[in-house]
Amino acid sequence: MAREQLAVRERRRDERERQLIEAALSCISARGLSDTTVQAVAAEAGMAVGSISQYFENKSRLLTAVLTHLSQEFEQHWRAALAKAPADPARRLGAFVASYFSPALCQRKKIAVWFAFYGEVKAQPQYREVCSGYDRVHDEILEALCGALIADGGYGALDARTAAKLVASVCYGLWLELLTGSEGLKRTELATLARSALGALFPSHTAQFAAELGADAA
Amino acid sequence: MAREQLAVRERRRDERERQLIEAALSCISARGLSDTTVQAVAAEAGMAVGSISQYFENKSRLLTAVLTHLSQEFEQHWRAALAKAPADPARRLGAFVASYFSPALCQRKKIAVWFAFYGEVKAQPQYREVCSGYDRVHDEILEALCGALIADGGYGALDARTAAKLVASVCYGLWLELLTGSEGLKRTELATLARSALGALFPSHTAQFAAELGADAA
Amino acid sequence: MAREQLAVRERRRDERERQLIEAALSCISARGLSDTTVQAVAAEAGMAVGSISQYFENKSRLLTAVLTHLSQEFEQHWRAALAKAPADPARRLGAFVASYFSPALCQRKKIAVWFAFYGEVKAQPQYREVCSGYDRVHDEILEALCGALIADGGYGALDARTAAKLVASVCYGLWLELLTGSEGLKRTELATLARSALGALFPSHTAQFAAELGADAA
Amino acid sequence: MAREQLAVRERRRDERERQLIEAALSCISARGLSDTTVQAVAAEAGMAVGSISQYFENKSRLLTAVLTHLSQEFEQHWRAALAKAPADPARRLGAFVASYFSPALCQRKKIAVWFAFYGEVKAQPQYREVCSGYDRVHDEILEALCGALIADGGYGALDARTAAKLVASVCYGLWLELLTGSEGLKRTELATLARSALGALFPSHTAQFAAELGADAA
DNA sequence: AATGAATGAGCTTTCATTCAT
DNA sequence: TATGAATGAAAGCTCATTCAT
Repeated sequence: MAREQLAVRERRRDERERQLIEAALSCISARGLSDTTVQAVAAEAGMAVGSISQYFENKSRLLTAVLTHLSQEFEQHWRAALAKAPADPARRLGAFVASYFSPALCQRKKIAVWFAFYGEVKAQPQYREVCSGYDRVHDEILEALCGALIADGGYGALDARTAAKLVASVCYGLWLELLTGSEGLKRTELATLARSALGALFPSHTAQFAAELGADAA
Repeated sequence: MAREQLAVRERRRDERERQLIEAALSCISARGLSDTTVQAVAAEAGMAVGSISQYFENKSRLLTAVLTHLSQEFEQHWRAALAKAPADPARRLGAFVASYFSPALCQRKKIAVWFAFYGEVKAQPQYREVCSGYDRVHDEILEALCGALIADGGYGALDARTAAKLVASVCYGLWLELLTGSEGLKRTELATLARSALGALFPSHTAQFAAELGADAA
Repeated sequence: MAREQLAVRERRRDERERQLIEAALSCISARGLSDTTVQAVAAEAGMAVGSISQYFENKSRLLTAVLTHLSQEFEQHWRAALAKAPADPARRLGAFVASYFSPALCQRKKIAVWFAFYGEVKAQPQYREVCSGYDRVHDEILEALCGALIADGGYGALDARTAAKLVASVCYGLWLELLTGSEGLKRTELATLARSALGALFPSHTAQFAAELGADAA
Repeated sequence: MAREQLAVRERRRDERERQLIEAALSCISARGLSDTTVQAVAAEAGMAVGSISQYFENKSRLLTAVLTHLSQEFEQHWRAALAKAPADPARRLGAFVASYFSPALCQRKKIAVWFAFYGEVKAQPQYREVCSGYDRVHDEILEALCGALIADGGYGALDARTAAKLVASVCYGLWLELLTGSEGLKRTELATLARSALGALFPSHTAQFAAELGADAA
């Protein structure tokens, strides 16, 4: 019974932590990092200000938790995408890139928060620390996928590392387009652009990318 | 004589405005937008806090001026690059892209400030307003350059708008790499990556890109 | 049987109240009154914060209880000392004064708490109320003892009230020495100093004071 | 002229610092250290809260400045008393002790503040640091005075250090009396008690003490 | 009876703005 | 013009109290 109660408490705790993180995410997206106050986050979460210190010790740790949350969510998405993808390396790369533009991740709200943190990465080393772990795995997987394609097709000049950097750069650049672009490109249009980029890098695999990144997919 | 004096005054005024903008740039880069205070900027500039309201009315306008300064500087760079470039459209595109990675612009300090503003773009519409004008011209020129190449070479599937978006995205993505990347890529390595991207999009013009974006160039 | 149970409950209640008072005493001594929080006291006592309101209604009453506890303990000590002392008035005065410097009372930790309350006495009338009852008895007894000595020996000029005030003052002053003194005087050295003070006031009874306040005593 | 202006500013600064210290003194005395808020101090001083950080960096340093102020004031008083006192060592000791009970120092308000700090001395080492320097000089002077008297008169048993400790203790004890005593002893009565204490310690010099500590003196 | 999560008033501190010099 | 002392609103954080379990 005591054990039962502890489990209930832990669940409740997790639930409230998640609520605060969601609320912080909304605030950062709506007002920017500079104008995100604990008062505003608490109000958004429907909780008292004191709860933030209770769950995250202080505001700084809450923000770091938000970034961690984003990073984890992203990793879960591309891992799930790879798990579902067929063995064909081009399809796998397409699926990996498609996860950038999945409905759950590729929202103006979330992208705004990503870039809010990027904007402070140089000044706040703790943000970089959070990202670096997730980035390492992400980069390794992406490079392996590119390597497989290069081995597969006949892309003499291109090395895996270069290709991986370019794929990642184009994806982040397209995310930024969602924020700053005046044309109001939609998520699916970004995915199509990403498909074109992959097609340019790996022309012989164009068809497979379309399967994962087509207008009909995602 | 009175006119002479007025000119001296104006020059002095411009000089001090520039000092404040430079100081703000340093502060934003070092501490992030949230921790950039008017006292810190004034100290960095070696001026009094009151000067900020004197020259920019308030803090918000100073920050907007910083973003305007960055945007103008960027535009001046790619305009100058195009002015110096030969008529060949591939060389011109190479020169345009190379200006992203010129020593004056592609510094971690400046890139950090760009992304600090990008992080607030969604929340602060005035930042977007500043950028949008500069972006329009930038995008038009880039699209025209890509269009010229497409007309020139035989890139059947690729349309100019898509190509332009991809080129811009990859450039911004590579800038971000400078901020978040753990590998510490140098400016010249980024330029080489950008050249590979151009080469992938416009394979028949690879040689011309090398002339502008080669390890020896820039 | 029901009565038996009630007694058990009461004992348990007293035990827990005492634990909280001890914990508060430790906290006040270690952090000062201003930094003594209910959470810190509860943690020190190994109990829940709620227990404090359960046993003492609120924090203020707990602190008052701490002061009452100190006052009672002090009174018990000098009463016990007098009970054990011989009939000779000088020996009795010596025993009374010696109780100030008994091992149980004359600890830096406890003295710190006494003075923490003295420091708030002017601002918090309830502290004064607690002390005043105990002080009255204490002062009366001390004055009676001094009066007996004066009647006994030939101290023409000295009146009992003056002598009593001086004895008490020197004792409190020596307690303070324990807190602020840089020389780190020990309890027994303070007792010796107190003996000298008594000797100066009542020179003909010096020998009797030594019996109660000697280096070998206490 | 610039030098003139700087001097004016410095004077103004000193004046405002003093005002804040006075205000803090009043607050501590009226509400105790725990209830002394920066808001209250600023209001008492008729200034804005921000001024406290401007002049003292933070609340803690303001409080330390208050203690330093008290210590300095005390030292100035006894130094002035000695400067005015005749060469006779007994008169000098009398004058020294009398300064404890001078109208400027021996006010319930100030004594309350002294003991407020004594109550935190164990918990806040910085308070002890402030006192220790002033105490050392104070103790040395007092011991020298007592030594001179002992050398002068025939007080075989008494050593200077013991006498000095007892004199200081009785003075602090009498100060405390002003705070906790229910009889409402006046400053002059305390001085008379102190005279009796000196008389008991140094009976042959009784007359000289009366000259400095008499009901008519001070 | 005992717990400790939740609360929010109130604290200290920061900092954009003002304005007398 | 240029200064920076002064301001006080608003921020983050603490912690006495409450109350559902």
